[in-house]
Amino acid sequence: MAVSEGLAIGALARRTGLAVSAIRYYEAQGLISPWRNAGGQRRYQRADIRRLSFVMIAQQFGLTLPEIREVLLELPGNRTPTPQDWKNISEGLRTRLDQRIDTLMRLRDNLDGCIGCGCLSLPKCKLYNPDDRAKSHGSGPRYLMGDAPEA
Amino acid sequence: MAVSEGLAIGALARRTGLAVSAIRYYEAQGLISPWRNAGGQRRYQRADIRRLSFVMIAQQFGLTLPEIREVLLELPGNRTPTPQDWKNISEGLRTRLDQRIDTLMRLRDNLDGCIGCGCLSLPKCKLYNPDDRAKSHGSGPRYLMGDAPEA
DNA sequence: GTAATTTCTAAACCTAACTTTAGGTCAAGG
DNA sequence: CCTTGACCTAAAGTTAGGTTTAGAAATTAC
Repeated sequence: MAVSEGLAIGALARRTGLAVSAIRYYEAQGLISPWRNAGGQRRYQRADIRRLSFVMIAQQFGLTLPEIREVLLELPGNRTPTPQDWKNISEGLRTRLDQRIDTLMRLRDNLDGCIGCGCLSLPKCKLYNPDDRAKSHGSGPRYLMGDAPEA
Repeated sequence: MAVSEGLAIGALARRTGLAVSAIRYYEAQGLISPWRNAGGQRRYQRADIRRLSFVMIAQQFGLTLPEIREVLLELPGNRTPTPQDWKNISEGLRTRLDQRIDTLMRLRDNLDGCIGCGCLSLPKCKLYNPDDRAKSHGSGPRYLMGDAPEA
């Protein structure tokens, strides 16, 4: 029961507030990589608490799991991330968040214009932008402009 | 080919940029109610172009289809909506949009605080807020957060 | 040395918002 | 009249982000 044996998945779940199933799912998505003990059970470092916290925060900002995976690649792979490492990738998040806010504010301005003209339906209305909408491909839910509801 | 016969679904699809299958889906969700011609095919009014445009705009703002259905109930059922009717419900949208922007800006401020302290993982960090996260996707009961001692 | 937890994997299920498919019917042009 | 294209319904498939289930193995607690 030495310290070096790491956290079991249930302990990590309690420390982060995530469900055990969610943590395993994140592993399948490449967001976290525990090692296995002799019995084949997952073992985590304490630094993984911070990693999962980052995942949860980034989700609140509307990032998808693949996007979060990309961001996490900026962390050093050869050592435990320092507070400065986390600070660096957090600044990347802040940039994305700023962009999202800008987008919404532009949308709001366009809506104001449309309230003024009462159109709401014509191709000339900036809110009705088929080019933006045409981008989505394939099936499945699409949140246009990368916006999940309830962000 | 009299004007009174209305638009076929394909014509409405071309006018709105939506897929035919999406329009039928919206009907199943109660967002639009065409009538049927003698052969059982759907026929739409020109006012329905505007209605679907509104749906698309509201989706960009992050409303779910049930939410949009609720909003559309504010339109008069007994007559074709006027530009003023549309203007009224658009103002409701603008309110929701303002709220979303506020939420994101608060989130950004919290992130700024966290960048300053470099924490990112502690229960005391405002970004790590299980209450906000409680409303996620998926089925079944959500894992409720227990105590996260120290960190 | 048991009993009770925890964990394991794989696969099925869930919601939202659609699309695709399959097998027919309707409508318009020549 | 016949063909082609648009339309119909119902059901299954898709994506994202997980949860649930089931049976088995590992750990922990007593």
